[in-house]
Amino acid sequence: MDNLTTVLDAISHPSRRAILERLSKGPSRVTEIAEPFDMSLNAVSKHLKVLEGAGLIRREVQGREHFIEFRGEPLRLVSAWVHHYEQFWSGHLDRFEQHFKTKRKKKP
Amino acid sequence: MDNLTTVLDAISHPSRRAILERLSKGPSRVTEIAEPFDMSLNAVSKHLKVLEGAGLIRREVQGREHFIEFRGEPLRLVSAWVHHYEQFWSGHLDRFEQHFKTKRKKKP
DNA sequence: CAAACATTCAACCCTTTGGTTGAATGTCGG
DNA sequence: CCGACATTCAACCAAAGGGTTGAATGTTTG
Repeated sequence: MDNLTTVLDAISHPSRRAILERLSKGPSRVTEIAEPFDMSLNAVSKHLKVLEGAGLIRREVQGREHFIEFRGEPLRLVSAWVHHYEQFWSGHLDRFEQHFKTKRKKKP
Repeated sequence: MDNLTTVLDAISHPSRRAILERLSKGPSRVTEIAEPFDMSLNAVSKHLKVLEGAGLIRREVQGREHFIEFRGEPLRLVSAWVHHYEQFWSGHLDRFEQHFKTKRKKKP
């Protein structure tokens, strides 16, 4: 699985996005992260592993506690991918009108 | 499933991103879209349905042919979501340094 | 009309995912 | 040392995902 796919996959789950949102406000321990969620600590632990696999969090183990911190860098990939299509929604243009506007090939 | 989730889900699959890339160069019929892929036409048809569900393509039926065209607008949601975290990778900052830089609360 | 074509529908299959519970591991505090 | 705590590991399960094949539907064309 390429990096972009891994990252998109990670952020496509609402709970994981919620976790990231939480972590963007500062690092936190696993139990703290899990607290507001209506699911088991284990489930959260799994989500964290997915996020970690995508490089979106970093883990610092300190004794029995794991401190989790947000890392935004992988989102660059998503940003770049989306940016590539930006022309298709910027302004009032959409669809392939843009195509014909920018890459006009032949006059019909 | 909220819109953002639906869109992220749709673009998280490489084949679907490849389809979008193809369509960004101009509209196309289903069979044409499927041609370069190493999978059945049916599989592609399913992918198209997912993309359609996310609003990323629009379908115009003309007799027995379906003309598919790209629609970028839903990517706005992704762009907005990512943009919200942009501070975390822009410049040399990352992690929660940013947090402390922008939201400093108390001096320790 | 009949045959070829474009596409979807339906059923099936295997793998992945997101969740659970229960046990294991390791660490801290009295 | 022992019990509470923080976290993961392992096994399990139901549902969803991505693919297949075969049939159905509707359209074009000779």
